Parts: sequence; structure tokens; C-alpha cells
Amino acid sequence: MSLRHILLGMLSRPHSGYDLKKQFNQSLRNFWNAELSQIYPQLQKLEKDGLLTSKQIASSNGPPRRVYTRSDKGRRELLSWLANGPNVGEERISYLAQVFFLSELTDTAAAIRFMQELRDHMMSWLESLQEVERRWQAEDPRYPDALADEDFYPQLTLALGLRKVRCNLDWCDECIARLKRRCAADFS
Amino acid sequence: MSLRHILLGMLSRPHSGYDLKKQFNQSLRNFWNAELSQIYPQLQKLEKDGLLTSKQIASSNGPPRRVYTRSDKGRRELLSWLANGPNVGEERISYLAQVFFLSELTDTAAAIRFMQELRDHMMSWLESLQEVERRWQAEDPRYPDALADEDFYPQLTLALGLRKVRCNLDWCDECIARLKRRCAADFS
DNA sequence: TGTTCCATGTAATAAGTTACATGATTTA
DNA sequence: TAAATCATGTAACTTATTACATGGAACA
Repeated sequence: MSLRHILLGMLSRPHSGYDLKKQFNQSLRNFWNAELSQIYPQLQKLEKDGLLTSKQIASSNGPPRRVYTRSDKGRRELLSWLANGPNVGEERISYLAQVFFLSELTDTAAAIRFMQELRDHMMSWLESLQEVERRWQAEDPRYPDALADEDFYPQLTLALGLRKVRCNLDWCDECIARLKRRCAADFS
Repeated sequence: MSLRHILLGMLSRPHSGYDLKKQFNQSLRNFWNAELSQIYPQLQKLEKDGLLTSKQIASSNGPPRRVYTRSDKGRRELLSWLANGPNVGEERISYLAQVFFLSELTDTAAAIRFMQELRDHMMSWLESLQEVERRWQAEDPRYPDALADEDFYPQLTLALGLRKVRCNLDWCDECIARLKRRCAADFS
């Protein structure tokens, strides 16, 4: 039941469903994603449960926007989620499932290609995170340790993103090297 | 649509639904989990689609078991999943979402407690992975690089598990240190 | 004049969780 | 004799994805 709480977290200040989707695409995408078709009904449900309130507001450029605000009850719900302690052990990483079954491929060369493709993904992911960090650093002299709380904690998640992607990259390199050695052993 | 393919991957040799659940609990849990109430219907569906066949077999100890075997069509389906390349960018890590919103807590001390709890989880996770590795190493002299393919690729996922958990631990330590510095700054 | 962005939604389907139901065998 | 393990499933519900539907404004 995490999306519910994530939306509550994002609504520390008022936003529309469309805004929230943009935030997913920008800053939360490293650990969560949600489609508009899931966000809109969930916001409606949260309002029905009294955790949010909404009002329609005219927009300067496009159609009118429905803007949601977290209620006190909503804030308490968010706090109880955090107070329950960290939710660990629910990760789903489908590329790891793929690696697990790579022996099904006909030859080691195909497995190497798979790992190389994975490495490429990780590399471009790393670059995009580095770009985010570079920009943030350039725009805010308080980066990273003097940031206000609302930015400091998100920065911690960026820091883990960077560490993790580097870790994945190193692992890909290790795998490719080990696979190449196995490949060489096949012909001897 | 990953569970479908994961089950196909696991059925390179015949297993019952109950067997498969045990495998999830033992070796796949680091990147995927599924409940029996999801596994049984999914196996039935895969059989209906012609990707598996099954037969009921009497058991020595308990009730009779329905054992599933992958068909040729099932194997081709698995291969096309692998051939599509790595599935990246679909990760959901709810503890990171929690960290993202930790500014909602009333004080930094509570955030430090949260991170310490997370660190404890990571530590016990690391210990369990190390135990798995220790046992494997003791039982099989081919560990890790001379393992047969069916074990070698799973070992690669264990290797990433170890790296990743260590990475998370280091990050937790960094976060706690940075938070303590902020906390000290609050009182100055 | 076609594409992208803004903005909100519904419908149908798939995937996943929790609770329920059954009943034999093995272990403490 | 109580609990755990073996073994398979259904029912109700929640969560998430994909496809569909609408329509104005900005841009190229």
C-alpha cells in the first residue's frame, strides 16, 4: 500500500495529479513509478477517505486543474507509515531474474552480450544521475549538507542511486570478465 | 509479466507449485517473491496456454503432488523474454520512498533512528547472504567459477546481492554521519 | 497542419495480497 | 496432543498496466 503513502508524502504542498506524475518522472523514478491512470483514481480515493481535500483551479495555459492538499488526517497517516520503520525485502528486480536463467541461452557469447547491454543501461543511468547532481550543485550553494530538510532527504536517495548504479556497473564488469574466462576455458 | 517467465525459467526441470515456492524462499527471494495463491493459478494458466504440461504424482510423505514440466513452446517463450534484453528501470524500493519523505518527522533524531533501523536490516541481510556463500563454497569445490551453468548464473546474482547490500550499508553509515553533523549544527 | 504539451479521466485487464478451506503426515 | 510441514487450491480484494476518450493551447 505504498503509492497511497507516497502521494501523501508528495502533497506536503498542493499539487494536481498531472504535477505529481511529472515529479515521478523527475525525482522519484529511481525507486518508484506510477501511471496517471493509477494516480487519478488513487487521489479520488484518498479524498473520499478524508486524507486529502481538493479544489478546481483555473490554469493560465491549459484546462482547469484539480489541486489536492493533504489534510491533518493525511499527515498522520503518512507519519504512521514512517513510524512503522523501513519496508525492506520487497524488491523486485526483473533483470536479476533474467541473469538467474541465462544458462538457458545457447552459448556464453549470448550471455556476455546480455551483460554488456545491461552495463550500457547502467552507464547511461549513471550519467543521468551525475547530470542531476551537477545541476543541483551548480544551482544551490547549500548542496548537499546545508540543504533544507525537504531537499536534504531527497538528496540522500540520490546519493544511494549513485552508489548503487556504480555498484551495478562494477558487478557487470566482473561478470563479463568471469564469463570471458569461462568462454576461453570452453575452447581449451 | 515477469512471474510467468520466472516460473518458466524455474521449470527447466519438473517441479510442483509447492517446490517452486520453496525456491522463491531460498534462492530467488533477493530479487523476487510470489505467494502460493499466485503461483498455483499462474501454473494453471501457463498449462492452458500450452507452455507447461502437468501430471499428478503420488508422494511418499504427504498428499499427491501436481508436477509441471516446461514444453518446447514454454522454452521458446522464455528465450524470447531473455532475447528482449535486460528489463531495467522498473524497480520499486519502498524504503527509499520513506527516506525521501523523512523531513516530515518532527526531529532529526527520529530520522537517525530510522536510518539505524535500516542499517540493522541491511546488516542481517548481509550476514544471511554471507552464510549462503560460505555453505555453497564448503559444499562445492567448483565454487564459484567452475560451477556448471545452471549454478554459475545464480551465483552471479548472489555476487550482486553481496555487493549491493554492502553498498547499502556504507550508504546508511554515510547518512547517519551526515545526519549527526546536521543535528549538531542545530544546537550551535 | 501535424505534433507535443496541458489536463483529467474511465474501462478492461492483469498482477499480486490476504484470508479462507481442507486434510494427511511428521516431529516435538 | 499440539505444532509444523506437506500439498493444493478458491474467494475477495487491492494494486497496477494498457488502451481508450476528450479537447484546448502552443509550436514548428
